[in-house]
Amino acid sequence: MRSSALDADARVQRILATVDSIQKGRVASYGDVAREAGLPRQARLVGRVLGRLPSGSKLAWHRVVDAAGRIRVGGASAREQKRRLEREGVAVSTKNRVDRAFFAFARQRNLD
DNA sequence: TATATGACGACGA
DNA sequence: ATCGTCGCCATAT
Repeated sequence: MRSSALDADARVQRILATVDSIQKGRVASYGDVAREAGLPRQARLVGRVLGRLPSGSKLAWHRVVDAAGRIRVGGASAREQKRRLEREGVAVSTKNRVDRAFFAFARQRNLD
């Protein structure tokens, strides 16, 4: 038995389910996905999981960008992600950036 | 047990 | 707005 509340596989499942919950035409940051999955502070784990997805995966991995709305993947995958996003109506700047208006789990700012 | 790594995030210059 | 640094944390070696 694992001593942790959630074993590695359970965390992966939660992350996949959360990414799958992002509506078409919206995006979410790695940190947002982690938080929604009940795994706060584990944005990097989300990135690791998405980076190891099997080739034929049906998951909408392209809907995940960094906290600034920027595409964090390199090479051909970056163009692929941009293409997929634009295809569903998400505007991506020439600098591979998505506006906050497209964020699914929009963060409310504390007006203190 | 210790050190390195990374599809991240927050900040300051 | 951009870039460098440092903080975070599960994994890998």
